[in-house]
Amino acid sequence: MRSLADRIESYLKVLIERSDNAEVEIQRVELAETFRCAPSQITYVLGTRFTLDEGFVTESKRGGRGFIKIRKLQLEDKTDRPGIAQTQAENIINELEATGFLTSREALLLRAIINREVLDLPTMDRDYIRYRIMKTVINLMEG
Amino acid sequence: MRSLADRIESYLKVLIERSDNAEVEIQRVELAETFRCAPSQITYVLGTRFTLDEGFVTESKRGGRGFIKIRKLQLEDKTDRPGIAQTQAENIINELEATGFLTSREALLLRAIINREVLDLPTMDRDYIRYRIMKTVINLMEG
DNA sequence: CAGGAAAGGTCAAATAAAGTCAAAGGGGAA
DNA sequence: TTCCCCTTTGACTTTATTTGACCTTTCCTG
Repeated sequence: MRSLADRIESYLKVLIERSDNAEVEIQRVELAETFRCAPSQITYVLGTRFTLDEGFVTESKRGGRGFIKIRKLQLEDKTDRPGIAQTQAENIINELEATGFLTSREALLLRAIINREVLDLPTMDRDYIRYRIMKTVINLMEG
Repeated sequence: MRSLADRIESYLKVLIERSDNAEVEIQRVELAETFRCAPSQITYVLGTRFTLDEGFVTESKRGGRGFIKIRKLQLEDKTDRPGIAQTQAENIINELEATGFLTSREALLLRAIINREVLDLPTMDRDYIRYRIMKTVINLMEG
């Protein structure tokens, strides 16, 4: 059985889905009454399910005519993304291995991961994800 | 003589077989009561019989209204590709690290790579690629 | 302007699950 | 029989949910 928090979450997501501006505005007490729960339950749902990490931004105001507004962030447009081909990535890995930043086992692991068979996506997306992975690896080496 | 673990295993597999989406959701305590055993026995069965290696992915939530969901991966079906959420992948990596298959540095590297920020794709694709990566890693460990 | 009413916010306690881990138990192969 | 590996258990840990008492902010009215 789904929890109350789960049900409130879906309810709100449906409202956002149906809206034409990807946002919804509610009254905390009202929603709490609808679901027969404590108002702080709504706050809890917001804090656990509608975080920035999940792609949501919330805004609220206390006092008379107070409200809670939840907005779903639209994914940024990815028309002009960076990318790395498999061979390029392999070169980078070889370099990192040669300079001792990666052990041979780590290099082996990475070469396997950035393979085009593994990153089974359309070429554009594949190169983009490969770029993201390599960027992450390099960042780790530096940090 | 079939062991308790064996019987729990078949029971779950029958449930999965009968379901139309190749998955089953249970409550650990409930199932333990059905079989009159310790709840951790269920965890044991999951850990030994429903591994990624066997083609299963499990997902769970603690706390109120917690659950355990077991899904059988269908590798051939394109419309319903297998996927692994970040938390699940992290669990696998932790496991591989704990059992000495991965060094802590390798685990660190992998955890960074399978992060949702890095695999910047729609959730479906992201989970799919994460699955492909984890599959590759596990194959490497076995080979 | 003061004060009350009408919001939402915070936090910790109570409760409900699942996870971990080490130790004990048991059964089959050598 | 003995040993090893797989099972089984239970005490302890971690995480998630739900509620309620109390706090803060904002608006409105006299």
